[in-house]
Amino acid sequence: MNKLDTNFYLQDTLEVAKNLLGKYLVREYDGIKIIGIINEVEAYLGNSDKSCHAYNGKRTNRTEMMYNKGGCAYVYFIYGVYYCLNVVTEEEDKAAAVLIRSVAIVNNLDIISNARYNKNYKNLNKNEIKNISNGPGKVCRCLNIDKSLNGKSLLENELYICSSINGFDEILVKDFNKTKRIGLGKNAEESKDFLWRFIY
DNA sequence: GAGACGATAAACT
DNA sequence: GTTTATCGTCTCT
Repeated sequence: MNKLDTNFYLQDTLEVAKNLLGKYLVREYDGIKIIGIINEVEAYLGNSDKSCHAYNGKRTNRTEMMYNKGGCAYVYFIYGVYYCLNVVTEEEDKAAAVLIRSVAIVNNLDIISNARYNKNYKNLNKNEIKNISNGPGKVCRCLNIDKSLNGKSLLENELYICSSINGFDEILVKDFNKTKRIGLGKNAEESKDFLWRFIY
């Protein structure tokens, strides 16, 4: 296993976002280890980005986590229904994070499909396979992520990210797409048009 | 395949 | 009282 270290998370947030593509997101709980390849992320920067929860140095109980030193998780609850997982980046007191929008689960598919659809993976229809973990709320449902992981260090062993892990080689990401971010409210204004969504 | 819309509660003002 | 970094289901083509 080749776990990403603190230096990785202290890089410029846009660099971290791009470099997270093709990495393995690993979640361990109850003796189960679930691995997913990160294939879609979005960057959020506190100082220049109106759609960031911590825009312009805004500090609240929720946003405080984004001011942490890079390398921990920021999990928030949204729309009364879903959790979203972010990776905190950059030095302490600089609010910035990368939202994990989508992963491709590569092991324990029956555990995931039972949790999501209450049936084994081989019984899923095409639509269910496509939709199993292709959104931020779904990633958290698949990986059993909730607010108890908010602030958790990604250098420990409940939730972490690797460039390679037993049986899964490092992935060289040669090319990726760049688009506008998804789902931003109207107060995001011009930051809506930033091309800070990266898809592998 | 694409657009509309309601669910639902924490965080914020 | 208002807002929300979403999702699944519904409708229509």
